Formats: sequence, structure tokens, C-alpha cells
Amino acid sequence: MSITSDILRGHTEAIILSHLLEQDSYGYQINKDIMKKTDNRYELKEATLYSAFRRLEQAGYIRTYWGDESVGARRRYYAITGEGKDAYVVYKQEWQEAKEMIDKLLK
Amino acid sequence: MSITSDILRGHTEAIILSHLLEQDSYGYQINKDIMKKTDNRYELKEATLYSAFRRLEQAGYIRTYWGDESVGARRRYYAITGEGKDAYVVYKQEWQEAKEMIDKLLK
DNA sequence: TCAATATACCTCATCTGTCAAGGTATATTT
DNA sequence: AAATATACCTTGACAGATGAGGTATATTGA
Repeated sequence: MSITSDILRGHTEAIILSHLLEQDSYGYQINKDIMKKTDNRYELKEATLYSAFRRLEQAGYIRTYWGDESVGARRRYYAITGEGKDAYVVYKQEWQEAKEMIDKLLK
Repeated sequence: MSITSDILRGHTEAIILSHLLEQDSYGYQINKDIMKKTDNRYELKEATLYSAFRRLEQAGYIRTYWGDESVGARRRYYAITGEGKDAYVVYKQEWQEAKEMIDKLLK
């Protein structure tokens, strides 16, 4: 069990939504941003990222569109929806509660 | 995804070790303690609990012995080992780091 | 020039912790 | 006598994470 796996499990979706609240973005960029924000301590694995995108899209929390890059590799952008914003509020609330509980249990 | 599953996933072992640091205990009691400490918001499911016991014992973090109850159902007690205490320190450190990281990512 | 690296997407099979559902046995309460 | 509480346990299924693999374009350094 490493810090990049089970301890963070279940937060992937919230982390992605949080990024999309700031601005639309695409997979590769989101991954880089997360690494940067955590000083390379947390790298979302690609497979994890894309499976989370699928779930979020399925749930209606994000929508997707192709970027219009004339050069370079194509980019699939993701945008958070209204429902996604609502879901994020819930995710964050759950995180606050979970944090309190675990802190209480790990005395 | 509920607050009793993935968000807490990966913390089960640390939570158990934390309890055993206070005193030796047995499955049923540990479960009750956790519910009490969290105002019934977090119930460790029995199957989860026992599979965690197996992992912890396998890792040498806990040892087990039968209680000497003359009445009532038998109790299998668990005690934390020296290795378990060391492991707990690591678990807790990881939790502190993970907490910081997630807080940073869920702005 | 061409091999390596970076950018950018994706899928599939496997692993692991959680948990629903099931089981056993004893003691107490209604 | 039935229900509830105490106390243990196993099995199979599920879901999120991930290793390993794939595709394609652009840039950089030797």
C-alpha cells in the first residue's frame, strides 16, 4: 500500500472536478497539474485518470469536446457541468467529515 | 461510493492498530468502539474487519490469543506487536501527508 | 539524421480492500 | 419460545486503481 493508492482511493473524482472548477482542461494537463501541486508526491496513473473520466461523464458531472489544435497531438477537453458542481460540494463535504473521523480514530 | 467505503479504504489497518495501542481487544469490541467514537457514522463491516486482522497478523503487526471467558461467547483477543507499533507510526505519517495533499487538491 | 523524449490519447486484464450474504454458538431479555 | 445481543467466521462478488500495452505527432539533442 503506497501513498498513491489506497489512501487516496476514492478521491480521484473529486480531485478532477476540483481542477475543472478552475478551468476546462485535458487529461495530460490535469495529470501534470496534480504532480506539480503535490511536488511530485502524487501521480495519478493514466489508467486511473481515464477510468475516472468515464465514470464522471457517465454520471453527467463532466462533458467533453475536442480541442481545435492545428499542430501537435489532439486534446480532449473536459468541462464540469452544473451537476458536477453540485457533486463536488458533496464530495468536499464528505472529505471534511471523513478527515475528522479518521483524525479522531488515529489518536 | 459511501462514506463507509472508499473514502476510508486503506485506513482500516491503521484504525485497528490505533485501538490496540490503547489496550488489547477483540473484534466485536473494536467494532463497537469505532461506532461509538464516530457517533455511529462509521461502521466497520465485520468481513472488512476480519480480513484486516488476517493481513495484520500475516504482516506480524498483531498477535492473537483466546480470552479465558468462563461464560458467554469466546473472544479472540488481538495485541499489537513491536513491529505493529512501528508500522502505526508510518501509517500515521502517511495519513498526515495524504491529508495535506488532498486538502491542497480540493480547493 | 535519427533516436530519444515529450506530448497526447486510449484499452484490457489483474489486483486488492470492501462488503453483502451466509454460517455457528452462547447468553439474556421479552 | 422467540427475539435480541454477544461473539466468532468464510465465501463470492464488486469496484476503483494500476501495470502493461497500444497509437500518433512534435521537438530536441547527439
